[in-house]
Amino acid sequence: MIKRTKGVTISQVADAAGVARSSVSRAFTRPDMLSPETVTRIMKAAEALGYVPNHTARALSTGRHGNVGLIVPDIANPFFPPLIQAAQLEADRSDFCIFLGNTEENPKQEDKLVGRFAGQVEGLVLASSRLSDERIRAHAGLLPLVLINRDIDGIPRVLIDSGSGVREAVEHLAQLGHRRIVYVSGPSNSWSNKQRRTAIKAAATRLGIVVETVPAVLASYNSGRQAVGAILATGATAAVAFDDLTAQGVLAGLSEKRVSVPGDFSLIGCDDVLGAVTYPALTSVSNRSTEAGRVAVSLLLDMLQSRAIRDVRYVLETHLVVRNTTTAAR
Amino acid sequence: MIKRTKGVTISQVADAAGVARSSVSRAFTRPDMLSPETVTRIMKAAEALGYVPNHTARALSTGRHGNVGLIVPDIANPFFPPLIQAAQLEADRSDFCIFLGNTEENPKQEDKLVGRFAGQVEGLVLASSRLSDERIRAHAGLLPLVLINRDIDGIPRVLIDSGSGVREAVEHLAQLGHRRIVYVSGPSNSWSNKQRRTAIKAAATRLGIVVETVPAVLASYNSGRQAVGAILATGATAAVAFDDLTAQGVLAGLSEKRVSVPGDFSLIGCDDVLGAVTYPALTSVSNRSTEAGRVAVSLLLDMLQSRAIRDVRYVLETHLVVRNTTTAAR
DNA sequence: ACTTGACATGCAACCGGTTGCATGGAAATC
DNA sequence: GATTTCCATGCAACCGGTTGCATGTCAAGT
Repeated sequence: MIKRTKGVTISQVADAAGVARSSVSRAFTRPDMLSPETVTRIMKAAEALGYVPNHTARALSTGRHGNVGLIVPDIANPFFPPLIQAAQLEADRSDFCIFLGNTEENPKQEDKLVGRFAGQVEGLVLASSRLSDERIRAHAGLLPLVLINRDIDGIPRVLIDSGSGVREAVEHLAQLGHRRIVYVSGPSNSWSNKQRRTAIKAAATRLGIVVETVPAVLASYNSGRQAVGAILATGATAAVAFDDLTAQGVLAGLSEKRVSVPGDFSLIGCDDVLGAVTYPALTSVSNRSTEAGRVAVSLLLDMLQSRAIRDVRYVLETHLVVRNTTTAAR
Repeated sequence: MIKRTKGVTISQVADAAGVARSSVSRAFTRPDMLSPETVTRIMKAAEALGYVPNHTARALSTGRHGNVGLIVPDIANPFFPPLIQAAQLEADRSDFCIFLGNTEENPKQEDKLVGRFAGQVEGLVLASSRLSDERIRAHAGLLPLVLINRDIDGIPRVLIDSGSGVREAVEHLAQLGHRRIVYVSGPSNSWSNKQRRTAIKAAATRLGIVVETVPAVLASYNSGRQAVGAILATGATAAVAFDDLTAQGVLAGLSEKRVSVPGDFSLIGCDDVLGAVTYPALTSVSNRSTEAGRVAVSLLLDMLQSRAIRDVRYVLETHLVVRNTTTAAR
């Protein structure tokens, strides 16, 4: 059976070192206020007793617990893990811990999580929030908030501009001689989907090529797979998909129909989450989710330190990553 | 500019309701101790002021902060997100929050995270820990701990037995007439890898079929892809890969060499993390990571409530999920 | 020698709750 | 009507730190 050691308190250390509690506290937080000898004496005593400052007590009196929250709609979506990882790394650099929340795409759950976190974190990062603008504003009134991929005036935000990458994608296809392309769209209520479709249309118009939209119905992979019939029916020679998973579905669907990629058809994904593991390796638009996570946390920590809210709008441009699913039109 | 409301304290509510602080506290934690009228009066006052109990203060005096920690080696590994999600869901059911830690496969980082978490969580779940047995034992002495995929006597643990599924995989191949198969191995220091290789050898011997091991060198996907030459050189007609990513690499490698799957070669993955998005859809061994996450948290919460440590060893069996990458040997 | 100042340390209040015990009044018992 | 019992509530200590202010000491300044 394992016995659990009860915590050593600051008073015990103080007694052992023959000083007041406040001196022990200062030895840990502001050693410059004490004489070097006292500090070493206290440290030695603390060491001997195995003293570790109580995080909760410290948080109570200082109001800073050294935690920030990060809320994402779906951990299982490959877009988020790199973002989470980067956020954690950045927080770590300043000795902050990350509280992670997963909302399952559910605004109710998101609201609940924000409330639950509010008391234990100094600030919050909301990634691709599903909440209404009003709710977000309300929360922002209670604690420092940074948004990722959500554009609300007055609240610091980090936006990934897939438009720039998508534009490059269309230019790339145009250069290869494709005159008729398809956009395989994603969820209609998605901010990113709108952004991407708009960018494609604009670029295509400018370059004088035709673009048709094939809507997605099911979840991304299957949606892409099922869309292949409609895609081929348009007579297009290339497609840009809403995201990599959709693209992967299209790839499978084309393979089933014996349409070779890139020989007979060129395909481009978005978000580059597959890390080139498809065959052939998918040409895609980079996602910058890593930077987004890092920047968001860094912004948040800045706010915490300066106790001020600046109206920051940090935009991350994306680019086309050319691999093996695009080639010249026949 | 957004103004931040400073917290409403229990004293303010007490004043507003004309009662003592203790009564307000009881109204929230043990309303049965108060007369119903008093409770409603207090609640009304609290509501009006927008009072929310201070989590930190409560944690300090009760010693329970309602958080549990979850530490994983790599969020980006698709094995973990479902586990995390399930853990979070289970914690939520008991009004607990999850602290997530990512160690980047680094024992030092893991040690650091455990220490950092220790003060703020009531218990910890370590998934696929990279720490030594001694370190884990040491931590278990300080706070309640549950392990996932790590088998240490005396510490509650949840183990995913991929052996059972791998056995089914070999039986499946034998039934299809394969007499010579390959195991494409994973990281040599991995518990799962050892478990899988052992299970395959045992099953193969029992069924009288030959199994050779082709070692992995690089990270899973590329490793699988590069291993194809060695795999084909053995003259085997089927392979079981350490995990799905490796299998996906093998699939790509085979495709490059114009070996058709399953026509010319049968392939089975492990962990079933790809959700049937490969083409052809990969036959794989289920992973049960969702249950593992759920059970681990549930076990931990039990420990917290009963304040006792039972020597639990919870084993989850896996099974073969047959899809389209396996067929009869030529 | 006397004041002044700097510096090291201690005292005690405070952060915002929880909880064991005391108290007072009403209801129940005799 | 006096005594016991019970229940609702208040008092005050406590959780384990932090921090403004007071105090005492010693060296420098005049």
